[in-house]
Amino acid sequence: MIMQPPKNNFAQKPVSCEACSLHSVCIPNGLSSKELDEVEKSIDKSIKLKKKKSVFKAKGIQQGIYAVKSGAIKTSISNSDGQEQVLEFHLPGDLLGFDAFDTGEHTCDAIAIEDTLLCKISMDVFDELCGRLPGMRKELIHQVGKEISHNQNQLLSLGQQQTDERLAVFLLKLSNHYQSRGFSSKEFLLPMSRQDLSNYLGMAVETLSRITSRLSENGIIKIDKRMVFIQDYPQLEKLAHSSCGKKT
Amino acid sequence: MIMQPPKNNFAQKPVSCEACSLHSVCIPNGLSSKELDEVEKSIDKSIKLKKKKSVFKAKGIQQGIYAVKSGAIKTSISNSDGQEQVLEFHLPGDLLGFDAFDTGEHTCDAIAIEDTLLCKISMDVFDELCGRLPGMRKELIHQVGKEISHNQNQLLSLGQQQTDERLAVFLLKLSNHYQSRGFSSKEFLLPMSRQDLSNYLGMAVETLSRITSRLSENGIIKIDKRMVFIQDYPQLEKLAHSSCGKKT
DNA sequence: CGGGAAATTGATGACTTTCAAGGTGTGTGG
DNA sequence: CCACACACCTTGAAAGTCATCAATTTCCCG
Repeated sequence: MIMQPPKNNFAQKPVSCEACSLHSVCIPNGLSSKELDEVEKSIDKSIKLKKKKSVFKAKGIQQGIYAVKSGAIKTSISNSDGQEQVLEFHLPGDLLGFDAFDTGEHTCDAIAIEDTLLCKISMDVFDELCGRLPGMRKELIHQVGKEISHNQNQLLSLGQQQTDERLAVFLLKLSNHYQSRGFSSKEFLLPMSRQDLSNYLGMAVETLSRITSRLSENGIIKIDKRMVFIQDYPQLEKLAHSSCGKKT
Repeated sequence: MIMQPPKNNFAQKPVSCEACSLHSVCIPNGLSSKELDEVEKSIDKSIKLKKKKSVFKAKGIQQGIYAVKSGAIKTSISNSDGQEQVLEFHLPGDLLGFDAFDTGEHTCDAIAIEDTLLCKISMDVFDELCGRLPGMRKELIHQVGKEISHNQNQLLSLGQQQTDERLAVFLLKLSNHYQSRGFSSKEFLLPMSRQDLSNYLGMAVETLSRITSRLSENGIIKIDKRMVFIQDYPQLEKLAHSSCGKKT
């Protein structure tokens, strides 16, 4: 019996932060019970978004910080030529909204790629709490650091790795993510389309398709629609750290 | 008479934050005089680094946040295969050290690429001030946001643009940077080697060399060693927003 | 001033994109 | 509930971009 993330709890009712299964990876982590009580009062837990609906758009005024409860959000940035880059897929337990910290306006778009439940804490409250609660400040710093170091790794991947290495790294990252949340690390569902994934990985859709086919032929993974089975984990790791990378 | 950044003020004596020419782009920005007095007491202004010396290394415990006063710092990340990606060039007025926010350990290396003067504020003091001074918190958020949105733009560049577009974007960014600090936007010195720049831009050194040569032939820029003259600004902008970008 | 690093240039080939076509799944409206 | 339209995905062939290898040239540090 393989644990899989819930496919659709879109109709579920909000629970307290303390009871929330994502407690340990979300803002409440590191807050005392008493602190958490305060924070909780200021969280809007009832944001429901249908697939393809927008959470926020670039240039939009920042309303607050969002946490993904279920579903998935895609963030992406575009330039004036319409070139678009998918920045991140935010899965349950991930936060988003930090991109507006520079100017108060968002720099990227955030769109639900599945029916999604979000929690939201307003910036005003957030800031006030950061001033008053050391644990909140610590958590802010931690979360922002996660985003920064993730982006750094993504830069390394896009700047220095081959396409197949990039996919391998991505699959391993997703595998770890699911494992750390109590789901199977060998079998999981891709929450995004090939379009979105290929863009995220900085390659053409066709290239992504060819790579998945090749990995299947080699028995490293099996892939059926959006379902991924990692069959040869060591080999996938080897690919991710391929020695075929460009030399400096 | 073209304004140029000072080549070497390595021997200069520390000045007060209020008198510092980088005041408005650094942490003191947004702090009241009174707040600034407090912050200033906790800043170490006498860090001198010779070229090639390290500010911090990946896995190293975070000591604090650094501000570049003069010179330049290169941050880079490496994976287990020795693949390396230059993340950013930190010029006077830029802050660094946020990469350790996730775990308290740095995720990247920071190395001086010129003789460099740094200011440093310890994390403890920084955190304490963030709790007490709203302006400090605001500045933290602002600076971290700058880093995040910069990384996002870099991802867009590496993921979606051609090599020549990436160089054009970089030159324009550098041009803006110098202009905003009162220096010439048309003539400036590259603070980094071709190696470092090509790595930053995710291309081979030879590719970078070919592109600069081509831009020179086309009269868009003139380049002599590390000195860059932008001769046809509009054309460079056109290149940066080239319509030759990949389609989604 | 000399030796080695840094930068440029040329030739070749690999990797990836683009264009094109066909297959498969999905959602909606009748 | 089915059918059709459409979006998504895969595969093939050709072209292009960029990396690699190699050879110079230039520059910089000791």
